[in-house]
Amino acid sequence: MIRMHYARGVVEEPGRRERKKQQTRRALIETAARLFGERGYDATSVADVAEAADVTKRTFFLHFATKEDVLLSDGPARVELALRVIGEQAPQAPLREVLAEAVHAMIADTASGDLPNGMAALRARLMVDSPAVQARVLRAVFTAQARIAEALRGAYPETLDRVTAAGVVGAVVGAVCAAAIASLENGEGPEAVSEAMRRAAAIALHTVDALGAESD
Amino acid sequence: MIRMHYARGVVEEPGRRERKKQQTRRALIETAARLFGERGYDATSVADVAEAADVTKRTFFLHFATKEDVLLSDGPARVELALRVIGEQAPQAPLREVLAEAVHAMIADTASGDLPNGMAALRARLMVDSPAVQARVLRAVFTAQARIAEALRGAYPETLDRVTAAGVVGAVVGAVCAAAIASLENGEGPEAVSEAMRRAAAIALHTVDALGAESD
DNA sequence: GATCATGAATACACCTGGTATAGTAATATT
DNA sequence: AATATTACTATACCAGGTGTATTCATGATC
Repeated sequence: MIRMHYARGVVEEPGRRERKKQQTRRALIETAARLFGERGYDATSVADVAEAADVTKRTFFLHFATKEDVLLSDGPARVELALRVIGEQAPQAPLREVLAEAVHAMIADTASGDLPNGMAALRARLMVDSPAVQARVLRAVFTAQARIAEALRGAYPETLDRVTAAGVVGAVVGAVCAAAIASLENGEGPEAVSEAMRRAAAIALHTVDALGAESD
Repeated sequence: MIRMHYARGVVEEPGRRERKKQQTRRALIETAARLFGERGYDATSVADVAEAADVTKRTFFLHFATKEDVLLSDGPARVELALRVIGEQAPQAPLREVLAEAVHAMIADTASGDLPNGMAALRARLMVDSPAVQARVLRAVFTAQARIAEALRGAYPETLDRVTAAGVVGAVVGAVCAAAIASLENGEGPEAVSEAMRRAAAIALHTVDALGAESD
C-alpha cells in the first residue's frame, strides 16, 4: 500500500533520501555539461561522466534514459511554462495572442533563465556538431510541440481540430527553431539569436489569421 | 593519377562492379524494410538484416552510416525534386508560388511515388513507436529544410536573408510535418494524411505574405 | 592475355550506449 | 527496534558502430 501523508507542512519537504537523489542528479548534469564543454560530446563517454561524478555508469542511466537526455533536463520546465501561460489566458484571450505569449515566454526563458548553468547555450553548441544531440533535441522539441498543440486545441475546441492545432503550432515552432539554428550557424551572438527567434515567431504567427480562409 | 575517360557513351554506364554494389544496397534496403515491417524496428538487429541479406554486419555499415539510415534511402531524391522545382521556376515566379510548388511536389511524391517499396509509409509507421527512427527522420527533414531554405535565399536574395529564409521554410515544413504526424496518430489513412499535409502547407504559406510587415 | 591497381566485401577485434539482475546499504515507516 | 523502500553498486550482457588487415572480383594498362 502506498501512503505519503507525512504532514511536514503544506508543501511536501523532500526528505534526506530525495535530496541526495537530486544531489547526484545535479552532479551528473553539471559534470556532463563540464566534460561535454571541455572535450566535446562524442569524445566524452557516459562512463567518463559517471566516473567524474563518482557514481557508476548504471546510476547515470537510472537518472537519464539516454546520454543525450542529460542535456534536456531543463526542457520540461520550459514546456510547463508554456502550458501555464496557455492555461491562464486560455479561452478568454484570442488564440493568436495566447500562442504569441506562450512562444515569447519560452524564448525569453531560454535567453534569460539560462545563466546559471548555460545549458541551453551548451546544447545549441553541441547540436551543431553532434548529429545525435541534434536529433534528440529535435525530437524533444517535436514532443513539446505536440503537447502545446493539444493544450491549445483543448482551449479552442471550436476553432481547432487536432490536426490543425498541430499544424499551426508546428509552423510557429518550426519557424523559430529553423531561424535559431540558422542564426547560430551564422555565428551570431545570443542577442541576435533571440531576436531572430522573435522575428520568426512574429512572421509565423500570421498562420493563425489564415485559419478560416484557405486559398489553394 | 586518376583517369576515368572510358567513353561508354554520353552517360557513364555503371559497369559490373558498381551494379553489384547497388544490388547489395538494394538487397539491404528491401530486406531491412521487410524485417522491420514483420518484426518491428527494435526487434530487428542490424546483424539480422545483414544475415538475411547474406552479407556481413560490416557491409551494412559500409552502405549506411546508421541503422536508421536504411530507412532514408529515398530522402535525397525527394529533396532533389524540390530543389529542381525551385531551380526551374526560381526568380521569375513569385516566392510564394515557388515554395508552394516545391512543397506540393514533395507531398505528391511522398504519396504517389511510394508504391514500389512503400518506404515512406513504413517510415511513418516506424516513427510512431521508435524514438530513434523519429529522431533520425526529424533530423533528415531538418537538414533537407536547410538546403531548401538556402536555395530559396539564393533565388530571392533581396527578399530573403539567410535567417528569414530558414524561418519561412521552417514554418511550412514544420506545419506539414506536425500535421502529418497528428493525422497519423489520429489513425487516419494515407489519403487523409496527404490532405492534412496539403492543408497545413496552404495555411503556413501565409507566412510568406507577412514577410514585409511584422507587427510584433 | 598477363599484370597491376582499385575497391567492395569479409573476418575479427574492439569500443560505447544501454539493459538485466542480483545484491548492499541507507533511509523512511510501523 | 523491526521492517519495507529505494538509491546505488557490481557485474555480465546485448546491440550499434568503427578500425584494420585481408580477400577477391573487377577494370585499366601493357
